[in-house]
Amino acid sequence: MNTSLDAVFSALADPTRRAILTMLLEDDMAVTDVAEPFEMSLAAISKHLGILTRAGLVNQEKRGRVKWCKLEPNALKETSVWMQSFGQFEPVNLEAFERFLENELGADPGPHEPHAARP
Amino acid sequence: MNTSLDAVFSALADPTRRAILTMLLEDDMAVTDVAEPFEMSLAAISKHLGILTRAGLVNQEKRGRVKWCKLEPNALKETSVWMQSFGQFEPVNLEAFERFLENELGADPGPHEPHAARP
DNA sequence: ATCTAGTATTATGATTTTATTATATTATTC
DNA sequence: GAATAATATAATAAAATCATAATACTAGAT
Repeated sequence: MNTSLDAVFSALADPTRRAILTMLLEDDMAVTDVAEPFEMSLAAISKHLGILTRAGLVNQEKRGRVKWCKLEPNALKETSVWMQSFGQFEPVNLEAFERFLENELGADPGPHEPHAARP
Repeated sequence: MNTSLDAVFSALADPTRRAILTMLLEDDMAVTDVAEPFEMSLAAISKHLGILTRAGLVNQEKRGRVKWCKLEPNALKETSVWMQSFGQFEPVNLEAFERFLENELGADPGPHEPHAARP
């Protein structure tokens, strides 16, 4: 309940974690499935999910031996209140957001564009 | 111009930096004046301001020997677009924000409540 | 009961962040 | 021009973060 700004903002500060949130935007997923598209180890992804969960951004529910991860959409409300104080934002149009997501997915170590290893 | 989400979110993840932004919400300030209410060294605050500036959240303009810091309200626009995708936020009412600010100022190592040194 | 899939935890190491003190730079003031 | 005010930078140290590999735990399958 007590979404601390510290926790939320630092959770959002990592591109891998933002990519995870973007994936969860489409559908709920098991930990293994979240990890699959990334180059990182599963352990790393599990920890990222822990951070997102502790920040209140994600909800994890264990069913059988698989843990389902889903977005907690209300979590960003409080944070959004804080942010809006620093500017007069017009209501957001979805088109701008779509363009933005494409950008984000291209730049991140995200699911759809596994980047080549560097020398 | 290129406000990177990484930079913006990690800038916002620090309570000292959020307190600085809150101070600048009231008025533009010189670096020394920003530092004054904090327990931290001026050098530390100078670096925090550098981080906020590199994230595009603050604008620093040198006039004479004093560097004036002011908010860059547009900087959070892009970030806000990203955030709004994860929830349906009603338009924010200022009352909620005021309550929130009080809370934030009480909890932070902020200007109005210098905390006692611990043993 | 044993094997395996799904996930978490521990130990470890590299990198980054945050703060401090000391020093340097630049612009005023006397 | 010397002293001082406003700020930045460098060197350094402690703490936090991020990733890995290895191990452990738990639930389902055989």
